[in-house]
Order: sequence, then structure tokens, then C-alpha cells
Amino acid sequence: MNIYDIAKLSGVSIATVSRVVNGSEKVSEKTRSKVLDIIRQEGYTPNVFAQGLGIGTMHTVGILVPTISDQYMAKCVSYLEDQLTVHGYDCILSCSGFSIEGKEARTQMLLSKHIDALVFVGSTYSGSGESVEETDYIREAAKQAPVFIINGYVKGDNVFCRLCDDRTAMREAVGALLAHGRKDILFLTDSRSYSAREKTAGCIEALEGAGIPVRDEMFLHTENRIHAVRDYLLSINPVFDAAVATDDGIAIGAVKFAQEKGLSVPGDLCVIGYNNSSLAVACNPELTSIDSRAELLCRETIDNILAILHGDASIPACSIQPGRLISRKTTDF
Amino acid sequence: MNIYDIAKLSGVSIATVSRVVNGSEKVSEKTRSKVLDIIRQEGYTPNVFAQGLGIGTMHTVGILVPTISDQYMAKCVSYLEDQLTVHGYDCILSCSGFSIEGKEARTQMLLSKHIDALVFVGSTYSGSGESVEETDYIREAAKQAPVFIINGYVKGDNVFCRLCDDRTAMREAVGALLAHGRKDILFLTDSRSYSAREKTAGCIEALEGAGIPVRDEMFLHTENRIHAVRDYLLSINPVFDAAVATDDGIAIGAVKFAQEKGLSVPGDLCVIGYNNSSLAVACNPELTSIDSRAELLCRETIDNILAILHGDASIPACSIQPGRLISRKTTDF
DNA sequence: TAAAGGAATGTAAGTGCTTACATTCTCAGT
DNA sequence: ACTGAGAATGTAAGCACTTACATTCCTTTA
Repeated sequence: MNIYDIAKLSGVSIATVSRVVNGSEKVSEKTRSKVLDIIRQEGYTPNVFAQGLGIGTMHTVGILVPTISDQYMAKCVSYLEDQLTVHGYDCILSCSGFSIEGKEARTQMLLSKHIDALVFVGSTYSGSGESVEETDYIREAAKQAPVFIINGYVKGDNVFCRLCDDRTAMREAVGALLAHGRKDILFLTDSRSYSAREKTAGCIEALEGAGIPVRDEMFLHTENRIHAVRDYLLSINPVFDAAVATDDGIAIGAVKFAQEKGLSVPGDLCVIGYNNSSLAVACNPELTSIDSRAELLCRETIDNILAILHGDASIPACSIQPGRLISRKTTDF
Repeated sequence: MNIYDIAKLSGVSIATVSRVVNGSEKVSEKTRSKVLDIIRQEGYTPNVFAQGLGIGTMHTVGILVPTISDQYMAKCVSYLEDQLTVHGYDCILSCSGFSIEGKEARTQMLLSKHIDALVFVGSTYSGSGESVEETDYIREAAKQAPVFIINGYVKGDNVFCRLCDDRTAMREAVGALLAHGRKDILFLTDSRSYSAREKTAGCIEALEGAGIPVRDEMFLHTENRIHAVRDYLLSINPVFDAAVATDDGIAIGAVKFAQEKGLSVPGDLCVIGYNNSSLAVACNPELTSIDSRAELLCRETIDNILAILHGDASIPACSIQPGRLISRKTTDF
């Protein structure tokens, strides 16, 4: 069942059928309804390949994410997918893993599908210095389609970053801990992403602002699995009265460590997580966490994608939203 | 940069270039390497639309999921995506929501992309009776591409179901609670999916097996949000000494309820969740949960998809894997 | 050294659509 | 009734591939 069949059955030319299908104005009402009837009756769907061949696009946006088994990423993908669909775009999702090679390969795959835009979620960065060249593939990709990065930073033409101000959020969180009398802060992360670096920087700023010497032992690198974090802490047995983590899962590991050691939370140990996921509220005591505004960033991204695909060129290369501390029971403020 | 350019540059015909690109045997080594050099040098990638137009497929499988903000679904999608990519298939993901209309629309969208196979994850069912007609769209889809359903049941040609034996798992779990002296079981669910029905049936079987009268109040329908469940239970204040839920999030809501009421878990109240997600281990006390074998079902599905796409027709329409109770701290066994 | 036969390569006909341009229709204005 | 303009429709040329079939090129082998 192709456009020729429909044309024949409705007694018009394929051009007219095409016009009807694409909602062109230049068709008489009578013809339109006749063709539409036949189309419905025969259950005809245009062949996307042929359409794509003709016009070079498929009304599709690619979403590239390191993993979807992460609440933050899942939330973003979910929102992006939903809204893009509402606006008539289809999504191709790809989970790249965290390696550069994986990301490059998946980026290629997505580009080969002639997507109209490409969205990276998280974990991508080109900070100052050593890692810039690792993001060249993103600048390459941006030559073929506008690239949006949610919670990552890459500089380049046609590359748009939508960020949460993790540095400030973390500075303020650590500042609050210090202001409430905590002395030994432990910073826990599982990542070397742009966002993790910003958080680290924020923590250091707060420490320095309070005149506290910054020591290496205060910064721990772990997996993002609750029990792995707990066991790691048990094994090194650090002395600390407050912990901040770059993700809720890690923070809960610290809570579990405290419980294992018989420390009270938040009495002996304050804990602050990040991303305000459902884990935070599953935990007991419920976890104070920084909301990194996934939905807000995604909403902005969607608006921008639609604008740029509709020919609006005035999209800011970068925008930053403030994070938000959600106080629960693992802090005394 | 298209196949004609490459042909011209390498001094051969487009047919030969096509053969090289597709790894056909019928090309001399010399020609092959020459063409390959040019292709690499020019950075040529075949146009997927033109390829698709010619051969009618794009080496893509569609994945349809109600939502990805659910750990079970996310785990499945993650695994499917990863393995399919390893085997050279691309994935198109779509989140349909839970409504029939949403699912139908997304199914159409995916089919229009000429996918080689379609995978539904969860929430889909055609049980005995009233809901069969609602799955007609799946049988329609199966005429165009093999359909796999993970944790859902639909009968039809070219429809393959990969299930966890939720009924037995739930019967055994409730049986264990009864065997350990619990008398007032509360069953909590947020869904009317095939799998939720099976779990309900299993619970009823256990109750009947123990000669306990089955009362309506034992079966509660709630949202799947921890606080919503807790608040709901607080509002109706039911009397029970054990709860089983169709998802961990719901079960944790029951734990929170107990804590709010000053009940000890598992002393006064045993709780069993479902899906063994990371929430179970974030919870305190950690949640006993039934592992519904997402990865196993997905692995099987992948094997079957590959087999069927390679022409192997001997795929069983249905297969069932046993669930697995993971004992933690919300039960006394 | 020529004929045969298989390997390598080329030719051209699809594949289903979009769209610029050409043609035909319709009807208001004369 | 006749023009002419604008609306409606049709024609045909891409778009970038795959592949059946035709052709050419080597080897063998007698």
C-alpha cells in the first residue's frame, strides 16, 4: 500500500495525495476528504524512508545518555521523550555507557539517522584544560545537528548547555553544615563529570570561605551503590561529622555506615545527598538532598529545541539554574 | 558525499561500492581495499533512508514502555538497549504512558519506522475475558513485526511473552507470612496489569490454601509513591500484621506507615515488596522483596529476537521464570 | 590458441516519497 | 461568451541506495 495505490483509488495524482498527507493548503476540501477517506479505509502510512530520502529529515531527535538505570537520567529521558512526542518529534534513545568510545560510537549512530537535534544528558564536559579534546566529537556532531547538553558543559558552535548551578548549591550546602557547627566534612562522589567537578569546587569554596584547610582525605571516590559505599566507609573508617555526596545513592551509603557504627543521624552525622530522587524519601531517616532541577532544565531544553527547529536562532549557548536544598531528616537544618 | 562520489573517486561503479559497504563476497581484494580507503578518507556514511527504502528495514527494534521512571522498566530498557546494540541493532524507545490510546499511538509510530521487532515491557495484558479486545492493536502490530512482551500476556500469532511467575512467587510469599503466624495480610497494588492480577491471584490462593476468608478490605489500590501510600494508610488506618505490595515503592510506604504509628517492623508488621529495586536497600529496615528477574527475562528476549530475525522459527510463544524472594529486614524469615 | 566458464564489475530498474514547474480548471469581471 | 488570474491538480525529476541481470575480464584446459 503506497502513495500510488492511494492515488489510484482516490482518482488523483500522487502529488495531491502527498499534499493531503502533509496538510498542504493547496487542496480543495472535496479532494482532501475523499483522499483522507481512502487513506483511513486502507490504513495507509507513508513510508518514512521515502519521506526521509526526499526531505532529509525524519522529525526525530536523538537522546544520548550514559545509563538509564539512574533516576536523574531516567527522569530527564522521560520528560524529554514525553514532551518531544507531544510536539510531533520521535525519539531515538541510546545508552552509551560512560566511556568516550561508547559516546562517540552512539553519537555516530544517532547522526547517521539524520536526527534533527541531539541531546546529551549528563556526564559530558570539557572543563578547563586537559579534557577539551575529548569532546571534539561533540563539536563535530554539532555541525550536523544542534546539540543540547543537560547538566554538562561543552563549548562550541551549535552546542547549547543547560546547567544546574551545582557549584553554588554545593557551596551553600557545605556552608550551612559549617554554620551549624560541623567541622569534619566528607565529600563523596562516584564521578569525574563536569557536574561532579563543579560540586567539588563548590565544596572547596565553602571550606576555604570558612578558613578550613582543605585536605585530600576529605574527598572520597566511590561506586554509586548503597552497600558498596557503606562497606567502603566501614573499611577506611574515616572520622567525620557531616557528609555531602554527588548523588542520593552515595549519601544513603553514608547513612547506612552511620547506622552500622551506631552513630546517630543527624546528631553525630549530617548527610546531604544530591538529585532529590525517590531514594531520598525511601531512606530512614529521610535524606536531605539538593534538587538539581532536572525537569526545569529539560523543559528549557525542549523549548529551545522547538525554537531552533522552527528557525529561531536566538538561543543562549549556556544557561544556569539554581539548585535547591530540600531539607529532610538527615540534617539539623 | 554519496555513493556516486565514492564510486567516481575510486574509479568503480556504485554497485561495487555498495558491495564493499555491505561486505559482499563478490569483490576482489584490490578493489575492496581501494574503495575502503576512499570511504574512510572521505568519511562517507551510507544514507540510512536510501538503504531502508531499498531493503525495507533499518536494523532497528522498537521498545515500548509505559514509563521509564520506574526502576523495573528502566532496568529492562537498559539491558535490552545494551544487548541489542552489541548485536548491531539500534533501538527506538517510546514511553507510552499507561493508557490504551497512548500505547496504540506509540505502537503505530514505531511500526511506521519499519522496525524489525517490537518489545513491550510490562503493563500489557489480555487476561480472560473483558480486556482481550483492548490488545487487538498488539495482534495487528504482530502482523508487521514479531512482538515480544516482557512481563505481560497477550495471545496471538507472532506474539511472544516472557513472564515471571508472579502468581507462584506471591502465593509462596504470602504462604510464608501465614506460616510464620501472620493473620491479617494486606495486599497493596497500584496497577491492574496482567502481572498485578497474577500477584493478586497468588495472594488469594495462599489465603484460601490456609483456610483464611478472603475479604475485600485486604486488597488496597494506591498510588506508587511512598508518601502517598503512607498517608493513605494513615487515613484509613487498617489493622494488619503483614503487607505485601506489587512494587517496592508501595511496600516502603507501608513501612513508613508503621514507623509513623510506632509499630515495629518486622515485629508488629512484616512487609514484602516486589521487584527488588534499589529502593529496597535504601529503606531502613531494608526491605524483603521478590525479585522478578527482569534481567533474565530480557536476556531471554534478546536471544529470541536474534534467533527470530536470523530466521529461526522455533521460539516458544510463552515462557515463565520463577520469581525469587530476597529476604532482608522487614520480615522475620 | 581458442573456447569455456567462473569471477569481477557495470547497467539500470526499482524503492516511495517531495516538490518545482507545467498544466488545467474555475469563476469573477467584462 | 470570453479573458485572465488564481486556485487546484498533474508531471516528472530528484533523493541515495540495492540488486537482478548483463557484460567484461581472467584463467583454465584441451
